[in-house]
Amino acid sequence: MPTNLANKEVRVRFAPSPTGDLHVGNIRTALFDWAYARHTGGKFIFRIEDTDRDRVTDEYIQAAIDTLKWLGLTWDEGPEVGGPNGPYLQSQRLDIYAEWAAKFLAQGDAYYCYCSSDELEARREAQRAANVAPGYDGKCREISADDLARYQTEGRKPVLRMRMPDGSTTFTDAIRGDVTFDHNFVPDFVLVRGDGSPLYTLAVAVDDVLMKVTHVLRGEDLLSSTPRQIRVYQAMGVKIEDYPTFAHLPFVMGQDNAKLSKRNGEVSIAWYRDRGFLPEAICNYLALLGWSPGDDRENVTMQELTELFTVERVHSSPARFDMKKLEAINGDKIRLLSLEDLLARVTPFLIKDGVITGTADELALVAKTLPLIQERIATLADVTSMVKFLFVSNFEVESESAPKIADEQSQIVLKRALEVLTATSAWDHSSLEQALRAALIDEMALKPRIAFSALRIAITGSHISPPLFESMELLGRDASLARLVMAIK
RNA sequence: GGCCCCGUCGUCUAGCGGCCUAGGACUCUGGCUUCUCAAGCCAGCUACGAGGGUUCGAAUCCCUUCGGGGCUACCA
Repeated sequence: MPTNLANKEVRVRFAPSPTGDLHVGNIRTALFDWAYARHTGGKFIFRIEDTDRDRVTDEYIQAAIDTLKWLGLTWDEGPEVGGPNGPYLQSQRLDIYAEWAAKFLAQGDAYYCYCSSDELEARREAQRAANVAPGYDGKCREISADDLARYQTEGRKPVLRMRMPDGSTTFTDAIRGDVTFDHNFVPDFVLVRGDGSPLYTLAVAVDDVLMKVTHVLRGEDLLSSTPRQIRVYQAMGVKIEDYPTFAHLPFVMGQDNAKLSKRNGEVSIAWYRDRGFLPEAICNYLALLGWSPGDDRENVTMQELTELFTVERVHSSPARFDMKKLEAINGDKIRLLSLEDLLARVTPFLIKDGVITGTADELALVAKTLPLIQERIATLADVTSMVKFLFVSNFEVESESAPKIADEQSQIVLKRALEVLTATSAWDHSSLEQALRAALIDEMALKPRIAFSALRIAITGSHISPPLFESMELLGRDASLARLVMAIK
């Protein structure tokens, strides 16, 4: 890392191109950008790369903003908060790019290229056939007056191309070390489309310079575009010591070792939110993909993450996304939540699932069950199946469990339990347990596992539930007895 | 095809020449606990892609090879 950066404020940017919902790969990058900025006390800049307006939509842009907010990755400059280097949507900076493009053209760094897409494609095809690296052949670097006149009468709209000089580009990637690209394999690239709109290659470099970005942490798919970006810095007259430091993050791969896509598992962050994953769990898990604190700890808070995160500890090989581990971490985070916090987070899920409407009475009852289920759920959405039996008006035993209490043995247990409970006035869980153990275990010599299984199904409707006696207490005497009656044939 | 990146248990990782008969976590298997499911605790399975070097000594350095991935657009 260049020493001159030592005293400079670190400025990191996250610059997605929202052509869809942000996915876990994007977010992992955003997280590292954010963590590095916070670790160094620098600035986190959020920029929207929407130069490709055919693919980027306002809805996706808004979704990206909402996702970052939801995750708690707050930015210092960018959409909604503004900043001294705005605007932060590239579509609002078109005049800036046009200015630089004109400058590059005047300086001779860039030139107009009139080759049509078809011609380009045909020539690339020929190159491939001849086993030559396909790429622009430099045809329009020099155009004769005749050709130019012809193109113009044909009404061709030229693109602006950057001239790549002979030689090579070497830069030091903070994660991968020195990387060199021979310019023979970096053809002259397009800066401005035929319609006058800028391309990523132009906008990204101009903005990073103008926004005084010091560190570019991004996905490794952009590694081979770095020499082009550096070429633009040169044309802009940026001094080498002022180039940002590049750090290309390894990929996050799907479960089946293919690149992450909708095909192999859910990738959009919105999907995880709807499934009841905690933002801090997602961040914690994602932080572990390509980075580790160095010691054996894995459960880190956002605060700890910012304290511990360094680029030096990011490594270079791709990581596979593992839903099981995410779930495990999510469960850990849920168990760490205070009851108040857990209640607040769980309520929307219960309302959405139609378990409750949100009245004070309902919430009070949910609050009482939370301690029982906090360690039994891996996601917030799991609460529904755990507490549903307390709220349903037309109770019914789930179909797969119904046969399990229809047998003679179970019916005997249920009848006996009903007798005992009808005679029981105290309706707290320890009294209930005492009475039922005495009758079913001691007197009838049943195994607890057998005896209580039938009761559990009759009371909660499922063979999986919160602890039985606590469940009965919460359900209340009348409803509990009614369910036993209902279960007895 | 060319250029570039990457290669430790099934997965995420620790490891930056001796502390490694390779540690942790998730998963899985078995056990304990137990009213179910979880949680918790204990135990177990399983890895340095391969081949050459360098060195007293290599997972760690070098070379080759194999494998995976990215790029090769008027996408980003």
